[in-house]
Amino acid sequence: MLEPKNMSFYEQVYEVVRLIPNGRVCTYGAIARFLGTGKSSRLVGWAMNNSHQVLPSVPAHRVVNRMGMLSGKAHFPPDYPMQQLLEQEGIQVLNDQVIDFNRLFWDPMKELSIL
DNA sequence: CGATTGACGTACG
DNA sequence: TCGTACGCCAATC
Repeated sequence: MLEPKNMSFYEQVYEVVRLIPNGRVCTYGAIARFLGTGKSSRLVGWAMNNSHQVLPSVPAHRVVNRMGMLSGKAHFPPDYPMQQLLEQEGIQVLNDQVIDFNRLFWDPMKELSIL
């Protein structure tokens, strides 16, 4: 599990998503490109869909599309909507759109490539 | 087992 | 600048 060789694409997605700092957001494409396959951004969405049963909990609410829109908010539990989870972290959301998305954007390539 | 879809992104007209 | 087409991989029908 700790070996990337044994990790599936979406398992690696979970790891990256867990690394997203509190109050920050990331995109499907950025995660996909960080894992090497920039065109597999849809798989990131599929990974998030399955992340409901994955432990530890994956902060999927911090993952939005390239435009900063909460494209997957409909897939979140009604009790804790995606927007509410983001607002709890101090992220302002208006019309399913993250305010100052460019400033809050956490790029795994940029942040983790340095390591 | 083959066809379609999906929480996306890029390329092209 | 806006709208449409394609790719990517897994899951579902």
